[in-house]
Amino acid sequence: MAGPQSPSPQEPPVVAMRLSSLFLRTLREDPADAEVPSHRLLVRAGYIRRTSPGIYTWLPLGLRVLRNVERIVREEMDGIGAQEILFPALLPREPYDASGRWTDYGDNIFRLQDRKGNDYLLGPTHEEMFTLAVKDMFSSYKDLPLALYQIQIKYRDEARPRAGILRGREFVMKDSYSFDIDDAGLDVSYQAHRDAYVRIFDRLGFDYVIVQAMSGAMGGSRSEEFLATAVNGEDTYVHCPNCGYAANVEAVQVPTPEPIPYSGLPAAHVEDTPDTPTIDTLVASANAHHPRADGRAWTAADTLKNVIVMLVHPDGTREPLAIGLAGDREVDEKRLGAQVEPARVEAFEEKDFAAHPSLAKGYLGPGVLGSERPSGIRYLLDPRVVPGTAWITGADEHGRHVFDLVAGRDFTADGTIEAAEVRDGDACPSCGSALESARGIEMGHIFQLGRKYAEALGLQVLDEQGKLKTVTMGSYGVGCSRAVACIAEGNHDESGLIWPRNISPADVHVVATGKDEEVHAFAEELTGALEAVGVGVILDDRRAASPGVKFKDAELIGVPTIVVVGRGLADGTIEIKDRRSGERREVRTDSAVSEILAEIGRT
RNA sequence: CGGGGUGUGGCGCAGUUUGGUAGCGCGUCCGCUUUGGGAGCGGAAGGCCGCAGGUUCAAGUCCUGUCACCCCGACCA
Repeated sequence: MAGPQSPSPQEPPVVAMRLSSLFLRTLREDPADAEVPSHRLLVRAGYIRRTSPGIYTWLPLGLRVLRNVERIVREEMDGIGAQEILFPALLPREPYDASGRWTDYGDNIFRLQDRKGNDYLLGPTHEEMFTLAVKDMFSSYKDLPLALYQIQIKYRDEARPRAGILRGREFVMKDSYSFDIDDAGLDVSYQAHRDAYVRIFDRLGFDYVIVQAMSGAMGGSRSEEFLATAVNGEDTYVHCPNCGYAANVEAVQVPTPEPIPYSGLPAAHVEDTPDTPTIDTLVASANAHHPRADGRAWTAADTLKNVIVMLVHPDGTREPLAIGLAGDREVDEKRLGAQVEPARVEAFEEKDFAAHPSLAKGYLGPGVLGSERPSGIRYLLDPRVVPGTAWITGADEHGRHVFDLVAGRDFTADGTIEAAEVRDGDACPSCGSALESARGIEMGHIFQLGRKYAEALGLQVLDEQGKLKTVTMGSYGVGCSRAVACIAEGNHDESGLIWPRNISPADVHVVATGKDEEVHAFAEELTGALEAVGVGVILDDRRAASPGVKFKDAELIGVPTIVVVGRGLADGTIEIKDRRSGERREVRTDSAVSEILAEIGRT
């Protein structure tokens, strides 16, 4: 699937695909298991076939498209001096043990054993292998900087694969890694990759946005994602229309307000608030029985909600964690999960409350929360809960709350955490304007990995002073098979696919209608002439198929230019049709080749 | 992992309520006709009705168990 079999860019495919013999069967009806347009159409048009859940076979047309995506990626990687190699997909356990990912990846990794009972895995990404390969061969600062990449089939045992090849358990991904002696070098390597990615995604032809991201299970610092904008995307990101800031919702940093002086703030006081275990009941009770002095009504934003979750660390240990945030916001599980990775978040259950008698469910407060407090539970605050802010919060007794409890003065926590939901209208951390949210599909991810793997696997080189120095790495991925689905998502209509020219399985789809020998003879002649100048052709040379069938198939398959050889031939004309706009024009047969070349943007 | 749904020729589906010779459309094959928008007529091939038990003279249909798959959510690139 990867590199070696791919056509080189110097030799574009010039042998026409004839529908009379192409390994293709289009379907008139949508497959029952396909929901999203890309999945439906790629199966219907005969590009892919499902083999197993989340695992697909690439048929001739689909493979052409995938190869075209790979070609673009390859050209841009080569363009920044990255060198292509290819690791096995089947990998031994040891390197992943050394990095900790054998356990950190959990059930998402495909594991298997050989006949001797040795553990193996199907590679989800190859950080370890790249690191070890460099360690194996290079040992001097003079060998750096270095960038290596592969285009490889990856495996992740997704809990729920979906949407065809948009999110499968087996997928084709380009992953590359940079190796530098110092942080300055890493910055240069990172920027080179970033520039290459901009070129890749421009050439792939879909709308995308670059957002700040979390570095995820792989560790690291600077991190950006390339998201294809799509209303049905899986990832939520926010962007600022004023300054251009954009970030994955998991990575949004809430701007921290200035602390407020304590002077003049009333003292904290505990009040009876019976039957107020929820924020709504608390606000209602507070307004009814303990109205504010200034006449404004209490709102949920005046309350400090304390949520407890159970963290499950990779080694199985369970740790409760309390999060304090304004009562008008929910904890965003994705944001929380990203913060506590690689730990997993589970619910804090009744039995857990039973194990912590100091906790009064529904009336939790900072009086007992915190490592140094009676519960001993680590307590982290939303960054907006700055010193000087006053809150209504639980008094740690059933039916009682404390009012005017001031952060910093009356309570402290173990730190802050970015776990509160991000809402449209929240302040941009860069300029303070209102943020807007949108959806996208992650197509690429670049980040500064740092020394995590180099340290774990002992990748060091000698520096100018002859001293061993740990190498710093960058990691960069592009989902090639996902890109195929993503491009299909953005380029189709009711009739079928509409490929951008540079990734279409062919340049031209020639339809020969009818059974008239002259029509077929001319279609063959035209196809030969196009092949000769390097134009990729799909030729519908089926004698028995009716014109309607051929037109429908051409539209379904989605080659951007359709050439019809048929009834006009008697008058010396053929028809050139633009798949996307539907515009058609007749041209003289004697200028057919030059007209088609002009149509497809070649001269 | 929670919720919902579905397993019947290559694809899409009916049949299950009320047990009685396994059907329809598309696709495929043969013949004739047809050829500018998924053609017509005639003929044909192709199914352990997911799997395993059970009830019954008889099970696609009823009972028990089990497996698989799809969708929503959780999770994840």
